Amino acid sequence: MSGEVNIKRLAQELNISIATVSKALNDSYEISLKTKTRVWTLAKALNYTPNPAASNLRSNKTKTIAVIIPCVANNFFSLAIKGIEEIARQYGYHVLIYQTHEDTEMEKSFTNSLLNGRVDGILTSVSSNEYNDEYYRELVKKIPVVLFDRVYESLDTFKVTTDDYQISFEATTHLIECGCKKIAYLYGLDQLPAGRARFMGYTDALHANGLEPREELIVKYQPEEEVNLKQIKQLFQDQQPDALFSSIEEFIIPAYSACIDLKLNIPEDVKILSFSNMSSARLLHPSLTTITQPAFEIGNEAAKCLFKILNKKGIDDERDVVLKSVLIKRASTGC
Amino acid sequence: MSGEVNIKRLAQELNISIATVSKALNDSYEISLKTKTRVWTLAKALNYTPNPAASNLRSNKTKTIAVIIPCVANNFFSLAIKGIEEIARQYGYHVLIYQTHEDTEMEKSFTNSLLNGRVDGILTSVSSNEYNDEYYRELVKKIPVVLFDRVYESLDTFKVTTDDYQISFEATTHLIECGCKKIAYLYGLDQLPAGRARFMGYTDALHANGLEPREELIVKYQPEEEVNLKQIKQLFQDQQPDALFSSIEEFIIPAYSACIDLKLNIPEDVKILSFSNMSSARLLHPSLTTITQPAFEIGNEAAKCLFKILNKKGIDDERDVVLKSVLIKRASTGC
DNA sequence: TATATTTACTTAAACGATTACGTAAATTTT
DNA sequence: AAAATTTACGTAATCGTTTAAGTAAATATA
Repeated sequence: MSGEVNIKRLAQELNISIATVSKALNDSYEISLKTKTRVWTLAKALNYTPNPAASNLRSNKTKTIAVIIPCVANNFFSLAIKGIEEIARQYGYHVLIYQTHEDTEMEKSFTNSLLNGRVDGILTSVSSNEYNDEYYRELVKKIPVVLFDRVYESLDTFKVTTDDYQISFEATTHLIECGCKKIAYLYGLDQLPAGRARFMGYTDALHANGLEPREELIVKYQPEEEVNLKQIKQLFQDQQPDALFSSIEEFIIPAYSACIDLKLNIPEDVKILSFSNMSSARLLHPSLTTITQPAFEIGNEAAKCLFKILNKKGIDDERDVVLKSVLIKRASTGC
Repeated sequence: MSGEVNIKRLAQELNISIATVSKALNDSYEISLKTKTRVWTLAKALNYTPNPAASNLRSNKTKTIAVIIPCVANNFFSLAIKGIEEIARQYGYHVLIYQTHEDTEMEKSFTNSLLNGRVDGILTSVSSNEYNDEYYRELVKKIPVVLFDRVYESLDTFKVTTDDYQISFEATTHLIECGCKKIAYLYGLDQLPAGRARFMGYTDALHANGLEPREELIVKYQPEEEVNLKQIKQLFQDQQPDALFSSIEEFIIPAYSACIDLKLNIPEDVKILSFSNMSSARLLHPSLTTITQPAFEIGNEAAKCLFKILNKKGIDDERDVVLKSVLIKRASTGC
């Protein structure tokens, strides 16, 4: 085989023009079936695939989307990516991955670098360490964007979320029904609507049951791992809560570790419940009651929404997609 | 701002030629510092970024690599991706993700679709359900490829693996030292060198200690989840092994579940040990002894190797990079 | 002072596809 | 049978870069 195979080569071998080859490959009505067949056959024989750079340049379509997330090494996000990738594959799209490590500057830098036509659209779950919706308000004007799970409200685009408030309310109620009166809250994503909704579900459920939320029972997530363990231990020593409601998976290991270190029995001394997509939750000791978000389906839905925009189909559909999480009751809440 | 900002626009506004702008942006020696500064300043002011399709087309460089793996929703692979992404970011590269779902046909289809200049190189961990090294032998001739963890041997390219044989030998020896005489093997990746090496480490350690490997003590992994649980239960009923050596993480949940269902105590009745990158291993009941591969570092190293090829630096370095796994002894092996 | 070299640009041809526009032949319409 | 239309192609411009080749002016060399 001499040289790369491109439409010029196909045209030469078939003794027809480049334009005809291009149109034949794109199944244009201008080309006769006979010619199309000749082109298709040779293209297959020579294993021709169009040069993406050339088509992108000319057509302004990349068949590529970007996924911008805090971190892939996370049960929720890796499942979401799986869901996204599945849909992208169905539409013949390629998927670029960017990790922000919860840094909004990174976020901006990535999205800015994608505005020059590298991708047709962006799927993102925003970073938690700074409120940043101004930036997104401008971004959605420049490129199709779908936000999932960690979203900013009142943005003019599709958003896929879960029923954070309701499920938190339900979970808190479950703890109360199990007899808990002093439920500590392990607070994550406090800069984001998702985190706030979870917290509101918790406080409203307390109120609805005649309990008062208390500042001293709240532990905020710190990025340094050891700190969370220390905080939780301190919480136990100072307040002796009878339950921990963890709003993010990252608190599970420090929470269990604290109980082990302080020789607290779960669920007798303290009940534990957490948002989580950890597959081993039921094998923990004791098995962990979880709020499990449909991470894969969230990815699926978010990708579908993006393709609605890209294919200009269903743009008038409801743009706030809300999926249901499930409360899976296990031994750690013991009732 | 009228219209998109490209080098033509910059050239017009500065009253210089397109070529000068291009060269200035690329910091060419042909351009005076004065002109460069003018160009850089305006480029920054107008938020110019080069059109990737155009540069790709002309320069045949995409600044993009592909990662082809069985599945992202997996502790090992998501950590590896994290490691890869980190290095790619340092080099200013973009990362495309493709999931094969262990299907070699998918693998071929993805790699074939990447041979037309969409990416500069490929990082991959091959699928387990079919032996397929012929294909890779041809592939590595066409595009820079680095294989990690699940590799084929004797391929003419960089490979990043772990000390599967040695660590399996060590782990098996640990079980024997804990008094086990009837160690069952939960066999994964049996089509691949990594899986075979793990198995060999196991059998050789048995032999070294005067024990015979037995066919009846081997359970092969099945993609359908329930089947593995059934198989392991059957194994317990038929053979009463005193230990399970699991060569892949996917066996952990069925193994623990089987013990729960059959009311077997770990580690008294049976000791369990598994390859795993599960962060909650130490919170299982009882905490799980693991062989933990340095997944993040594998991703790191693999990416570095790819950039050695792409930047033509260090191509003469050792092309078989072998990293060390660690055996973390916990309660499930109880000694 | 004449010649050679260096500096700092410009012109124009690529890269490989898509597509507006032109056109000869075949077919249909009047 | 002449005119109009349709079919099936070809020509050439274009997308936004990069880069080989050309060039005038400035500087260095002989």
